[in-house]
This record gives sequence, C-alpha cells and structure tokens, in this order.
Amino acid sequence: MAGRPRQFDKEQALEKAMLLFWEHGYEGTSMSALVDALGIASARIYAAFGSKRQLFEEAVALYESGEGGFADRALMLVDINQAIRQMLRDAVDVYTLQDRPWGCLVVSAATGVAPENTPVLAWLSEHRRQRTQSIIARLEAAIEDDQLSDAINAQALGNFYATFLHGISVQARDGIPKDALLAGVDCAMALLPRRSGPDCRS
Amino acid sequence: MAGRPRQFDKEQALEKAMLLFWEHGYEGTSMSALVDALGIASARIYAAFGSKRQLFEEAVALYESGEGGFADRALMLVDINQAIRQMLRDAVDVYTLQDRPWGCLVVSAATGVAPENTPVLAWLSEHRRQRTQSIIARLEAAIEDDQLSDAINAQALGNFYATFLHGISVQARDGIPKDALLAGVDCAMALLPRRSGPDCRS
DNA sequence: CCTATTCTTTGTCGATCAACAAACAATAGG
DNA sequence: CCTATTGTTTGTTGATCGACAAAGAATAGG
Repeated sequence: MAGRPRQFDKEQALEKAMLLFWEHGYEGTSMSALVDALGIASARIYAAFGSKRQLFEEAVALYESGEGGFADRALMLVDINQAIRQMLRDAVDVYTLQDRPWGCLVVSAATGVAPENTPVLAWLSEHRRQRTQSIIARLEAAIEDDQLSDAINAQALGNFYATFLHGISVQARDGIPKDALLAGVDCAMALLPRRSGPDCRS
Repeated sequence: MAGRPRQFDKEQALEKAMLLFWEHGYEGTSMSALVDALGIASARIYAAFGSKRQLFEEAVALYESGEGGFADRALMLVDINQAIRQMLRDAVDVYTLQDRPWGCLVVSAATGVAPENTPVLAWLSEHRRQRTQSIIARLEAAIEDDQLSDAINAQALGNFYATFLHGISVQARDGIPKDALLAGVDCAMALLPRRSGPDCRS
C-alpha cells in the first residue's frame, strides 16, 4: 500500500454530514453546505464517499447505529410492555435532544424532494416500513410468548404504535415540549393490556 | 377598469400548483415544474401570484379550505366521540385518496428544506400546532359539556390524538393500506371513554 | 380612433446546483 | 532516490434555480 494519507477524520466528517441531513433533509443539504460544515473541498467529499447520495446513505447508517437505533434496542426487552414503553420514551428522548435536530432523520429527510430524487424518498420509506414490521413482529412474539392475549390483533396494534411513533417525530420537530409528548405516550400505553383490560381486537 | 383580460383560469392553475406542492413539497416543486404543469410562462405566474412563496401560501389555503379542512369540520360535531372518530377516519380517507398525493400537504411539504427557506417550515409548523390546539380545545369543551369525565387530561389526550393524526400522514405517504390505518384508528379510539372506562388521567 | 392599462411572450439575469478534470502534494514500497 | 499510488487543491462544467425586464398583444374608457 502506498499513497498520501488522508488528512481529515472521515468518521468525524460523516457525523457532521449526518447532522446536516438530519436538520435539512437530503435536498435541503447542498454540497456547498457540506463543504462549509465539513471544512473540506467538494472534490474530497466525492473522493471519500463517491456521491452525495452515497454520503447520505452512510449518514443514515450512522444515524441508525446510534441515536436512530433506539427502537430496535428497546424491542429486544423481554417484557412486551417495557419494550413498547421504552421504545416510545426513547423516541421522545432522541427526538427532543437539545444539541441535535428535533425529530427523526428518517422521517424528516423524506419529504419535500424534487421528482428526480424520489428514489431517496422510496428508500427512506422502506426503512420506516421495516420499523413498522419490527413492531408487529415483536407483538406477535409476545402473543406467542403468552405475554399478550391471542385475542389481540398484532397487525392493527403494531400499525397503531408505528403511526404514533412517526407522529412523535412530526410533533417533536414542531417543538412540542418533551413532557407533552411523554403524556401522549402514557395515553398510548393504555392500549397495551397485560392479558386483559382495554384491548384492540380485530 | 381597462386592460387585457386574463387568458387562463387562475383557480384552475392554483389547484394544479397545490397538487404539485402536495406531492413534492415546497422546494421539491420548481418553477419550471410549475410552468410545465400550469401551462403558463413563469412571468405570468409571478404576475398573478407575486412569488413562489405567495403561490405556495395560496395553495395551502386552498388545501385547507378543501381536502385539508376535514379536521376542523369533524371537530364541529356535537358528540365528542363522533368528532374524534370522524376526524381520524377522514384523515385516513383524505390521506389515501387514489387521485391525490398520499399524506398531508401541511405535514409533507414541511421538511427537507434548505436553510434559506426555514420560514416556510416555521409557517407550516404553526399550522400544525394550531391543529393540535383545536383538538385540545374540543376535548376541553367536551369535558365542560359533561360528555367526558373531568378526570381526563385534555392536554395529554389532545396531544396524543394530534401526534397520532400526524403519524397517519407519514404512514399514508409510505403507502400503508387504508384498512391497516383504519385498524389503527380503532385502537386509538379505545382511549376515548364515555365518562368511564380506560382513561388518560394525568 | 386613441391612449392608458393590463396581460402575455421572449429572453435572460446572477446565483447556485451536483459533479468532476487536471494539476499538485505527500506517502509507501522497492 | 525513484516511482507508483493516493490524497488534496483549484477551477470549471453544463444545468437549473427563482426572478424579472422589455416588448408585443389585447382590452377598456374617452
């Protein structure tokens, strides 16, 4: 191996890029904005990441391995009630962090995109659908596990929680205070009974 | 009064513009796209509407006087249960119309905007906050009216429904089928008791 | 008909968009 | 030290962005 060593921290640059995409979305983040924020020339960005699109995808991967991965982590809890509650509370936490853009990168960056960039939109949409499926799968596992009554419609309830989760992102981006969001979460949790109580049969 | 009469239908043009903004957001809709869709030169658009920004605001007003006004209309129903249910079901209806863009214009057009256009973002955010307040006000009126127990926290429950409502827009835009969304709505309605049942105390 | 007023067309403005080419700089292996 | 390789800098590409100026076309009141 030979060649001149890289003079900037790629990981550090990627994180800065992620924050920009998080705040302004895919198209809202221009190359010149990236050049300013990362402190490196555009040609270097292309050399290191290939294209704006690839840089964005790496940024999303970084997001999901960090702040954005809360849902997957919470859903691993053995108790279904704790799992869902943790997921929603973490969502509120992450979406209202003081030194980060409000809301979810994967939700926020998705809309307001010119026709030529709709593939980006579809790609993010797939991410969100995946999240919905994870929630449904977790509920089904809980029913299998006898943590939840098998009278419960996992599909419907999972869609409900996914919808609510994505709604939190919109609300957080609008600056709705954290405690207001948490109060909403408490409401939503009332729909998850322990084998009896208010349910969500089909 | 004198002068050459306008040769195109302004209302018709505005509706086409609204559909474009609905689908692609504010920045995602370029002037040239508007020129193509409206079939009139850009200078005519500026003469008729002033600026892209003003055209957008007129488009949003048109949206809210039509499809987007379902929430205000539903919340006028005397029965609180019917009002909330109607609002959520109408949301699903409007956000999944076959010949319209999926999701809500006011939610979708808001994100993914370059820094110089953040005022547009804030303006739409204010619209959404207004919607949240309408829901809370309606719940408070129902408590006053004795339709709901005064043990209910209207603030929390209103935030919950607003969050869920905005989540529906995200889900609909992702192509989640209408019946799945309606199943989620049924879940959410279980949180609105008639003076007793599962509640949402503070 | 004449003139003031309004609409419409054509053309273009400077700025910015994402992307890259070519030249220069620095390192590694030999 | 030499050369192949890779990183960096500079400058520019054609396209497109939102916005408008200027000139021509069509109507009204007089």
